Amino acid sequence: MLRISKLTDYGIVVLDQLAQVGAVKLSADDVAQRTGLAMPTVRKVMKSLVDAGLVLAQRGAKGGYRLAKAPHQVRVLDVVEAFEGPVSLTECSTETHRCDITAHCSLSSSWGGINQLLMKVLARVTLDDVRTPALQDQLYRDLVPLSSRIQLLNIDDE
Amino acid sequence: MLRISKLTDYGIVVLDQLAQVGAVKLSADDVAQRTGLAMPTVRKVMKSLVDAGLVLAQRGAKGGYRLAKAPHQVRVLDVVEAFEGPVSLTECSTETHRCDITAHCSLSSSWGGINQLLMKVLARVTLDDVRTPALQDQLYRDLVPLSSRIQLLNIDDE
DNA sequence: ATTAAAGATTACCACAATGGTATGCTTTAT
DNA sequence: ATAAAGCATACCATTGTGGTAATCTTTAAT
Ligand code: SF4
Ligand code: SF4
Repeated sequence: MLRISKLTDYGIVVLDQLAQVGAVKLSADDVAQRTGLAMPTVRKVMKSLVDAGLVLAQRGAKGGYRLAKAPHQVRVLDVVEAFEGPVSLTECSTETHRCDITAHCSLSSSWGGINQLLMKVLARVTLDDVRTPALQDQLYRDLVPLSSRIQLLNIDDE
Repeated sequence: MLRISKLTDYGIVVLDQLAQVGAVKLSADDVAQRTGLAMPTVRKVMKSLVDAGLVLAQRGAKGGYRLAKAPHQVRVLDVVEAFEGPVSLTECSTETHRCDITAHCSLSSSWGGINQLLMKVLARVTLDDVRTPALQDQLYRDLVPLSSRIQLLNIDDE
């Protein structure tokens, strides 16, 4: 399938909701209502988002959550990494470049490149892009300036 | 993690080996030797590759496997789909656009676009690109002509 | 025709990751 | 003081993955 985890998906959904209300804070309960997710699940999602620095939490009565950055600054890559850790397509494309058959395999270095490529693409897509379908069509043709804009994003590779 | 399955990875490794020997046929046993994989695992891998039309099998004595296409014609996307089925980042980005909370979520259409984007990237990368690290560096800068070349690839979206 | 080398098919099982749930603790506005 | 909220931990069922085994079918060589 090559699928992102459900929690990652939920993470984006929640961020979308937070983006909708702008500066207004949403309680975990609000989020649950708006998304149709169960409370315990919402808690789990919020924790990951807070840990990753994508949303800010205010505790106590009248507390709640709000976005930590503007929607166009939230990269899909960040969300994925928040829930699933560093992107690594293969076992060897992580820090420790090893797997069971590394000895017989000469491709480990190659995957590194493809891994980077994928990360650059995911870094290019922001919460804004996900939220407004209008930007979707753009994205295809927008692949042309991708290479130049990507330099500016300065991916932190691990 | 966002990881391809081990079997997919093994699939690429096997294809790499087949590419190395060119027109010569390799038996399942040969493949096992060269890759360090166990025979039963090799069988499973070969079956998927044959079913997907990526390698040709000749049965009986003196039989074996060989590539069905030239290395530069084998797209990584094909291999991934051979082992994991259609790429669908989220539950809703498949044919039946539904998930548990689809009712409360307005992002299903958006993911479709990102899904396409990812598929286009994976379709751009061929077995040749994976095999020769020299082409790796190219790939980054090569993102510029990507948009034009991608039109030619004519992705079959399901 | 026989034989043996090879691939094809089917079924099974152990393990790990996912994701969903429950319980109790801590902070803070009122 | 109190209640509203977020925080932390632990648990468990389900699923997908990946590894293994045993058996059947095809075909070149003799
Ligand atoms: S070393 Fe080869 S087989 Fe092992 S994870 Fe990397 S690419 Fe896959
Ligand atoms: S409908 Fe929304 S929540 Fe459901 S899979 Fe699609 S994006 Fe995710």
